[in-house]
Amino acid sequence: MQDFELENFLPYLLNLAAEASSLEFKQVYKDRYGLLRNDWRVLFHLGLYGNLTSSDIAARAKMHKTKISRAVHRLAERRFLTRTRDEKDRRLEHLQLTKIGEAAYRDLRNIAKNYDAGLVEDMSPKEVELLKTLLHRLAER
Amino acid sequence: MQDFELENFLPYLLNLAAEASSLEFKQVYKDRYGLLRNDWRVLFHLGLYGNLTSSDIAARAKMHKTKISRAVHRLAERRFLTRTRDEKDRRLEHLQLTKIGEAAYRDLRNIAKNYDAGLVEDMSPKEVELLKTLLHRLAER
DNA sequence: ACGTAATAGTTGGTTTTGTAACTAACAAGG
DNA sequence: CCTTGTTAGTTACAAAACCAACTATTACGT
Repeated sequence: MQDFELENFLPYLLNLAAEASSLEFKQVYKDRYGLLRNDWRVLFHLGLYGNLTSSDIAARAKMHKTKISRAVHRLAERRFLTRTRDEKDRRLEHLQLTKIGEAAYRDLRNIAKNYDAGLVEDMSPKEVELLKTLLHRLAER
Repeated sequence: MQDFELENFLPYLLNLAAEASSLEFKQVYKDRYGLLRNDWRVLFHLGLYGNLTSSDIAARAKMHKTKISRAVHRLAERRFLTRTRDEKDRRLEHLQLTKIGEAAYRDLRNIAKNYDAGLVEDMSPKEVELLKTLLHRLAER
């Protein structure tokens, strides 16, 4: 019964891999733009999908609304996005990237693409595909 | 140049998978034993490898020493481990699980094993092996 | 030996996160 | 309309993580 290997315990291994593979990218968005993890996630959602509300982002990104509230606050402070109330339903707030936010997003997106390519450069296309499929399945629970 | 998919950005996807796959296990060690993530990691290292010092754990687990210091403190408070000074080098402290700690470890280890099996139950052995190999490679950077 | 550097582990102060309670606005049934 | 319930988003307080400085002890070069 002593045949348990911590390094092969999936939640543990996934955490190690996630942390290690996020490190370098984190340095970029943190050092270059002063962003936190939740900030760049919100930034990317707006960059990718355009005008959204906080709830839209919460649904898409599966992030808790308080995280989004704070990320939006920080991004607005830095003039990365604008907030405009919906006229019909005044609870809603439409978020949109400013020029500055757009520029940051595009810069980070390009870096992310290259970074991602580097992470899988020693894997075959088949391996990468399977890896992502399995990770998606695990993320879906 | 707009061909970037957030859901396939590896650091992001890995984080989602890691978080999702850790959730249920977290409930167990948290609710049943009042442990934090770092606590169970230290507990498992001691359970698996026996008598270790904080530095040993730091090296093996790649955890920062302050995290370990606090995890050890919490585990000692709950009487899950004992600390004994090394006679030769009085900076060192040898950590060892108590009966209580051992019991908690064995219980959690069994749960972890079953939980892990559940995570990969719809994958083929080949897939699981490749997944873990690739994750190890990513974690090694 | 003796001064300097290195190592083991802890502590303090600041950020971040997590959780729950809160405000404001709309919806729906009577 | 009015009460009750929902939804959008914020705020407050406690728990946890982060980073840097700290104490105590040992190692090392001269």
